[in-house]
Amino acid sequence: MDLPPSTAAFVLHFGEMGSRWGINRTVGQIYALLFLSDRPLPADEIATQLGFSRSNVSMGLKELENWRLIKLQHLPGDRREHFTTPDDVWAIVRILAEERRKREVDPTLTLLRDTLMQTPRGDAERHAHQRMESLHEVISLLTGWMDDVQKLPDERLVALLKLGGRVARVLEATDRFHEIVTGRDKNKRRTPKEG
Amino acid sequence: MDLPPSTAAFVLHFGEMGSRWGINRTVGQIYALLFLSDRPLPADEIATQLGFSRSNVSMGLKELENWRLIKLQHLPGDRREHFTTPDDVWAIVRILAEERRKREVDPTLTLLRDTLMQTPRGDAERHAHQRMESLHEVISLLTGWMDDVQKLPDERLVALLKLGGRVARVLEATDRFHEIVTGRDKNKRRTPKEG
DNA sequence: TTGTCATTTCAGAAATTCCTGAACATATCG
DNA sequence: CGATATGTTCAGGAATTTCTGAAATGACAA
Repeated sequence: MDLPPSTAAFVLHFGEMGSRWGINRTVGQIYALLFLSDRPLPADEIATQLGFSRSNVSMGLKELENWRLIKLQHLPGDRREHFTTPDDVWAIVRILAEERRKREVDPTLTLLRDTLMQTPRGDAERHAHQRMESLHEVISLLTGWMDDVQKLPDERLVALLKLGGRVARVLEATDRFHEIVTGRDKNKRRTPKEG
Repeated sequence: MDLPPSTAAFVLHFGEMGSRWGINRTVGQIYALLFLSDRPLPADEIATQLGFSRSNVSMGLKELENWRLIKLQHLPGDRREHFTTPDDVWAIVRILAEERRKREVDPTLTLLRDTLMQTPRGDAERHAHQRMESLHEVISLLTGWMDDVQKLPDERLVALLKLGGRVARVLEATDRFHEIVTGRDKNKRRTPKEG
């Protein structure tokens, strides 16, 4: 690697990180290199820079294509395919979230739903059934939230994240406001006064 | 495995899912089994149920302990250690988030920060530097949000998630309200998106 | 102390994943 | 049409990870 030291460090780090996830070292390094590059890179150049075989790079790029994480483009006067990552980091994050969800979460939800259709027999099964119900509920909530925020434009998403836990305060305030205006507390079903 | 079929299916599924993450099949299956069990299980019983060697289970449990995902307890009249998962699924989710963050995100942020201290030389390095800046910003935002919502009690967290993208509407309303009251637009500071 | 049961460690076997080179496929140019 | 450049596939070797059995360690009761 005759890359600048900081680039090399980043590439190596991402290789390691990649191997902690499902993705392997090679693929992680390829992506890191593309991410930092100031121009689209052809496969053979990636192979040279990272010291991988050409075929390995080919397979890595294919995997990244399956993940929709890279863009392919042709440069004028060059027959080779060149690869880039999306310019916008948020775009990458969104794609990652979608793909991981598709591969990991959805199959789990399907399994849980299928199982929860059946009636449990005996104490042990009944308990397992309840556990799966709680798990299903939590996962549904999380993915539902994901779906929702995925629809927001970047700016709003960023605003929302910046607000962080303070949203809870806004919620409280909104609730109180609502309460004042309508004369009832929408978070309590029936207050003794109303009974 | 003489487990009920639905339990067996869940256990196998989690084994597969585990191996997509950094965690391995064995550890995933052990956790799934403990999660569904209606009572604390000792290591040898786990080994029998899943058909693993006793030593493998020992290593798996140790890994789960490092992740703080299981609790150890002693039952009266039994010398063996018994293991359970937290009762509350949200507790599990919180721990998972913390540990993944500690292992994957924090080291990345450190690397990025260290690199961003240095001054880039030449076009390529300057571009790489900018890319790392954007990445750092996105990751900081996401983890900052995580920190914030981790502080919320379960109830509020659930409420917030249920609200999902509709929070954006509340934000809009709050902004307009604020604008009207103070006569200025509080979002008109510098935006991070200039590169 | 000794004996028994429970747990951990670890060298190396087994399984899996990764990576390469060679062969093949495909395209474009002269 | 070759000749050359580019891209893919895949068998099998290399590297890594996982798993086991045997031995060591620890814990406790008698």
